[in-house]
Amino acid sequence: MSLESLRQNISKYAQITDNQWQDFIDYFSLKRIKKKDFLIAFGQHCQFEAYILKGCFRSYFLDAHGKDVILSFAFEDWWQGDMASQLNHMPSQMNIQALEDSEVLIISSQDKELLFEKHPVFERIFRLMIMRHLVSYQDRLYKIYSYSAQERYHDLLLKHPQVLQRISQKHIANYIGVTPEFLSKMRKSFLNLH
Amino acid sequence: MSLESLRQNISKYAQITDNQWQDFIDYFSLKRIKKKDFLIAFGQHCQFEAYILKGCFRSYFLDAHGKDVILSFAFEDWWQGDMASQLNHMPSQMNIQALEDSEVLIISSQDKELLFEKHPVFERIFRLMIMRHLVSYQDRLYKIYSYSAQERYHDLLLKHPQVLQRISQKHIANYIGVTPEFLSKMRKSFLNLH
DNA sequence: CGTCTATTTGAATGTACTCAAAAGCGGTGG
DNA sequence: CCACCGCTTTTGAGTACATTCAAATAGACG
Repeated sequence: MSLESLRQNISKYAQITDNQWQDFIDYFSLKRIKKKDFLIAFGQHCQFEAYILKGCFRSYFLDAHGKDVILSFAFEDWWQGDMASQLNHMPSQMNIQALEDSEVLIISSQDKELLFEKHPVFERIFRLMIMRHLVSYQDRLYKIYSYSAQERYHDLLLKHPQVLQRISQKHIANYIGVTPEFLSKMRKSFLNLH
Repeated sequence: MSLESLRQNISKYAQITDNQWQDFIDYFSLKRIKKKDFLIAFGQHCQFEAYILKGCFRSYFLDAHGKDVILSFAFEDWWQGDMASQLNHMPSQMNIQALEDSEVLIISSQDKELLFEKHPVFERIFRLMIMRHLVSYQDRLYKIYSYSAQERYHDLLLKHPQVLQRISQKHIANYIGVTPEFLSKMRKSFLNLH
């Protein structure tokens, strides 16, 4: 991924001029994150949006018993950030961890506000991006309610084949909402049938 | 609820002038919806955002077996709309049904665009509103994964006591992701313990 | 008052979990 | 380069939470 892919990414939502693009990328800085390190960690007060150039991440909460609850995976050309933290100006309740050595472009929430003031078109772009994220959460919720564990697993593999290549079964199991043991058994019984 | 409550609702996100407010409400129209009728129905091509003055709604999908999957309830001073439909300019996959005789203020997606062009501050307001919705979906997802059915039920009653007064158990059961039969049994065993 | 829907109750069932142990795999250091 | 350690994945047995189906009861509405 490159700056050019970022430009294409945001241009899906609104046309921007070269001048606006220049102002846009001037606010971004590159950050490298090693595998297992955190882009955002629980309790931190770092508010920003990140565009993934290389690598992948998982964002998750910790539940009352200290277990992970994975909200999402993110790969190249996706965005990650802690909306709740940005909205409420609170320390993050969320962890975002690199699952591979990764590179991201970061814009702070403050700079984002400056950018929106200068070029309102970017407020539009981010509004539409957030809408897309919201729709994908609705879809996720719908599937948790109406799909069986088997169906959720196959849906994930169908829509995001790279997940199988790059994410451990433990994390996939967590994402679809089953134990690693049960995912293993599902995979076995699926193989026996095919 | 009144126009004044709508003004307060949006003023939480950004300051607006009297002039901007006037332009804003000029785009809205009042719509009355009888109990069990639909604000949005599957397959319709009506794209808008609705602010609830009076009454309540449930938004839901139909799954492969024709069963409801309730995504949200909405009461006075809340917003409802079909983001997926607005974003993709597609017929709605979602149903939004009035659970009481209701009144809403509606702005069409087209008028919303005109409004944003005239006063970019409203693009900001809607961006922040959508962020709040997104955060609430993240919260919902987190709880589906980490709370037991009992905990989800009590969390709902604690956060939204009016739900118990105004929504049938059948719909509450659907929302928290259990069968009506099981919710009935949970309630009984809870009473026996207290 | 009668009809239709919502809620309750019970019995049998199923899906997914817990716990425990073995097997596999990957990274690190000697 | 290989041996070891820690983590992931597999496997099995027993269990729990929630479901399905069926039937009875209660409640809402015309």
